[in-house]
Amino acid sequence: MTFTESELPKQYDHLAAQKRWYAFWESRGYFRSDPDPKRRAFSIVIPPPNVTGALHLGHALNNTNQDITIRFKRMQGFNTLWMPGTDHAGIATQAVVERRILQEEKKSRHDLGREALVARIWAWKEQYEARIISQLKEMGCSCDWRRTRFTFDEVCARAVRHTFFRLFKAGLIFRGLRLVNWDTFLQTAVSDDEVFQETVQGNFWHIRYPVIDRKPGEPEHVVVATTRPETMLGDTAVAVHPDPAAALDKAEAELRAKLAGASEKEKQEITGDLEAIAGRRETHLPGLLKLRDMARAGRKVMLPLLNRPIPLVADEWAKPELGSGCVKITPGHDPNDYDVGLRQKLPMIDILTDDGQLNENAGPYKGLSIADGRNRVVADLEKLGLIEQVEERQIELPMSDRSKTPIEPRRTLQWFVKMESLAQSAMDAVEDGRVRIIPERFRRSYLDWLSEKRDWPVSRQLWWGHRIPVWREPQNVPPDVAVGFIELRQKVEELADKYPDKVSLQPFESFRPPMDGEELVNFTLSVCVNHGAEDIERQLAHWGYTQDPDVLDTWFSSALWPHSTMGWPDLKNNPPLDGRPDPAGNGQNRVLDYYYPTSVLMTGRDILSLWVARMVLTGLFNVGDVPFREVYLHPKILDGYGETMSKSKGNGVDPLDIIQLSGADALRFGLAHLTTETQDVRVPVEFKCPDCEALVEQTRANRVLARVKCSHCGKPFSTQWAEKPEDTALPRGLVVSERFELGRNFCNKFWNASRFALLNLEGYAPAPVTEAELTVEDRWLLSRLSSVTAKVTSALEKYEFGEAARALYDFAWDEFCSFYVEMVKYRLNNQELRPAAQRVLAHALDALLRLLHPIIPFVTEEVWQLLAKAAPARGLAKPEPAAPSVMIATWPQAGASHQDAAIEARFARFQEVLKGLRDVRARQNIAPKQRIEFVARCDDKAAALLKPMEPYFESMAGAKPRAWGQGAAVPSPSASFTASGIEIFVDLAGLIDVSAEIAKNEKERARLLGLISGKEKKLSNEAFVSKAPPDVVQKERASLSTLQASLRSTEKALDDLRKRG
RNA sequence: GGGCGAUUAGCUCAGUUGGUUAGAGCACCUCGUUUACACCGAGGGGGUCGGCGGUUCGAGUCCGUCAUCGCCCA
Repeated sequence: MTFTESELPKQYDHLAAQKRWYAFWESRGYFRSDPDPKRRAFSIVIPPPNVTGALHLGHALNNTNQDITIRFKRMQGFNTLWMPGTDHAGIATQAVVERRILQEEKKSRHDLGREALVARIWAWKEQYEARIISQLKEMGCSCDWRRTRFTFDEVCARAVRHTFFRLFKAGLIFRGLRLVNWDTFLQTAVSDDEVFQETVQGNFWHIRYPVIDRKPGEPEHVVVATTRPETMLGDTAVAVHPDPAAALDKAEAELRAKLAGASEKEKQEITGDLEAIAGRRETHLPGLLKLRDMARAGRKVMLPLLNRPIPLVADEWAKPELGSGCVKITPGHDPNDYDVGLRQKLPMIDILTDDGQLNENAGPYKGLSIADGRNRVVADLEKLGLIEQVEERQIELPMSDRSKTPIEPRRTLQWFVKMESLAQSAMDAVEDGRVRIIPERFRRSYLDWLSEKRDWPVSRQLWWGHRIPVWREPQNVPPDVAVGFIELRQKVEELADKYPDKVSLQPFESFRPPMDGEELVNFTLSVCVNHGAEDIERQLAHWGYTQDPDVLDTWFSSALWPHSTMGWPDLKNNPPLDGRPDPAGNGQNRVLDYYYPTSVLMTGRDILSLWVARMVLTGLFNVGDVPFREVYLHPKILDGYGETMSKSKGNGVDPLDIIQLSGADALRFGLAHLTTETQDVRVPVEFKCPDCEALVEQTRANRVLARVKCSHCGKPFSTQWAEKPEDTALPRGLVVSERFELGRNFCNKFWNASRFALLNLEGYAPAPVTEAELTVEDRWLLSRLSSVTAKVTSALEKYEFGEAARALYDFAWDEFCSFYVEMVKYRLNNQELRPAAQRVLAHALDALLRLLHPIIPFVTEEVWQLLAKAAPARGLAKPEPAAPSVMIATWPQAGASHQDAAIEARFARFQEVLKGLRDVRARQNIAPKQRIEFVARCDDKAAALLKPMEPYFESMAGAKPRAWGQGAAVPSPSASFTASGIEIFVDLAGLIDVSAEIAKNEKERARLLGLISGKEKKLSNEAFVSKAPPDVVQKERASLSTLQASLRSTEKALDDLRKRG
């Protein structure tokens, strides 16, 4: 069949094509993958996006790279599985929903209750999961949607329960009191990575603590300083350095060492510090020595306001070079003081309630907020004359990323996973190469982080998450249970003996972490129950056992993702498909067997430790093998200010905006093009005003707004944050970025080249193309195609997406479109040559479609389907029917037989001469329709090579060759140039702009002289000639002589022109 | 404080193991709607490759150092 121009639009209609072909792929089941031992597997699990919110460009990059890889491997013949799903993102999602409910309904989670809140979060999850999946589909992601998992669904929940049980039974779970980052708004511990530091203006209060039973010569007070005076209510000591003189010596020595290598500017500052230390030896040292002795003697000071005697202790945390040299110790509310407290065996007092009020330990201040407590404490101290000084200074305040409220360090009971052996196993896997990290430099951060082997705090005081499956024994046996406390404990122990796979017991002491080797006397029995034992849970409840209210850190379930999604721990059945049992398992979990370990994990480097390392160690612990063979870490997308895109900052760009305006292919091509090895990528964006189409800059201020006023026409438009009816009623201002124009233009260019081919395949008949039928341009194109195929294949194997995109862009645009298509027009217009030209053109387009498909799947499918109508069977040596979809076509082979360096060199000469001719036309301002004639002076060999290209000089440069060879008569006047030793003279009789030619030749002469003198200097350098490799020297000599020849031609041309002028 | 990375044209970025005259897209200037494409074509201008020092016959590329920025970990 053939096409007419009106059937094929000049602009590629991306929205129609996307809809059509995604549905087509899905209906054909091309995304699905099932175990097949006869084929090689290639599998990827998606880094599950948080259901907190919609995807932004960072996710688009991550998923585009995965889809490119999956599509590439699928075409290479692998049985490819891309496992999709989302993450419940415990604290992040709960925080968002809670904040929303507070804003809209003025209710707290406690007003709603646990069940109601969780139900609300589920509703949120349903909404955003659907949105996320639809975003992925719009981008063209070829996931096996039947297998979509959620970290909080039944399949994953079972894996979580089972893992916790196994860890518990192995003694790798413990519970202990630790200092944590307490979020008083969300009332939970948050992890270090959920805390950011904010610099704020604050005060530094210097407070006097009276010395008890002061003896002659002793100070009346000890002065301590703090930015948080209310924490004094929890003070349990004041520390002084055990050897203040030595500490000063050390500080001084460090400063002197620094001074030696310091710049002038720094020197002044350091000298000042040194003088200060010298002064302190006079002013502070005697007093500190005295206090040190008092500390050793067990003396105490009186904590004001509460009138509690607290000890002076000697501890190195006190810095004699700073402040008074003494420091108050609040082990319950400061990380450093906590360490001092452990060292000095100090009591640890918690003065806060869960929601950030002062508790009964604060005595008369009980019930006050932290801020009110601070004011009252300061006022009361002032009344007592105990404030020595108040300094204003900038302080670093830890803030919760989730609630944006200040973090209070606080000692609470938390669950932990012991990391020693688990971390080691994950280190080994990378060190011995079972897991390869790409780029390799990230190995080190992975290994460094794991080598600390810090225990993993896994509990969170939240409601949205996997509940910790541990039941704690009651203080008293419930009245309706007819046994005593001891008997009850025995019954539980019997239960554990009877069901070792369901029940595991650990004695935990509730108030502090057990010391090594310590025998627990007063312990509370904790019972861990595996999944699928609801009857046992009921029994425990009947006995008065209560389940721990905490939930697990969201990373605990994410850590299991590569095996939980495949149905582990069920080794007897395949995981369900579309929520229904998959009968194909046949008594065995073939999915896990076949696809695990997965082939590669693609993610961002920021979660290398939080997520990647933990997946490795849980995979080894649960399944006995690593979760993936390779980890590819891609760059991050930054906004125009260099900030990472994030949901919380509001600078995330919805990929659907880009898709709407430019298409999914443009988005994908743009992102692939940006994906280079080393750099993060800036994507400055603008709003496009829906009324006047003006571009409105996106700023830090307006990027979080629900409505923005156009800076051009003044009319308001809505943004992705619009939710209120009055905002959503406004037209939506899409976010656009120049960065994606490259991809949009490329897709359109490619569409039009395809359009040209389709319009010119009328009468196409498949048949083998003989060697003799191949023209210079055919052989050149096939040679280039072969090289590009090799390059793209190798780039994609190495996850070099930018490299692959660039190679294809250059080939498709500069070689296929700009040269091949232009040249093939000549033969398409010649009845005799047309059939072979059509066959080569169809073949080349076919190969290009395949190579481009992983990156731009929609436009390639659109063209593939059209091409199937015009040329259903294609191929050079042996035409064959095309695959029903490019998605399942085979990946092109880089046929070495087509690679032909000689033909490429010959073609390069043609291109050079053509460019020179076009240059003359432009310089002489020759009208497009006016032909020019030229003479080429060159040896016979060059003449023989270029003569067959005559029609192309005519069609592509409007230039007609008059003669080729050494003896060709040179026209005068002429515009001349030299191209690879060939001298070209364009006859300019009657139309010459002599001054333009003189200027051009003078410029050329100066350029050549510069180059020549450089080369001469290089070649006259004895060291270069003797030490550089001979081939380099030879190349330089050849280059010099070419340049000299060009100079001679240029000078001669100048002479002639001057004579005429 | 420790680690990693970046600094190349006005902007956003390439530049494989050191080797001819450092590239691309966008923006800019000139010309042009010739039946694939103005989301286009032809031509052009624009860079002492962050500074300094070193290794080398030769450095954008390797080493040291300083400056600025970013990320990770304390």
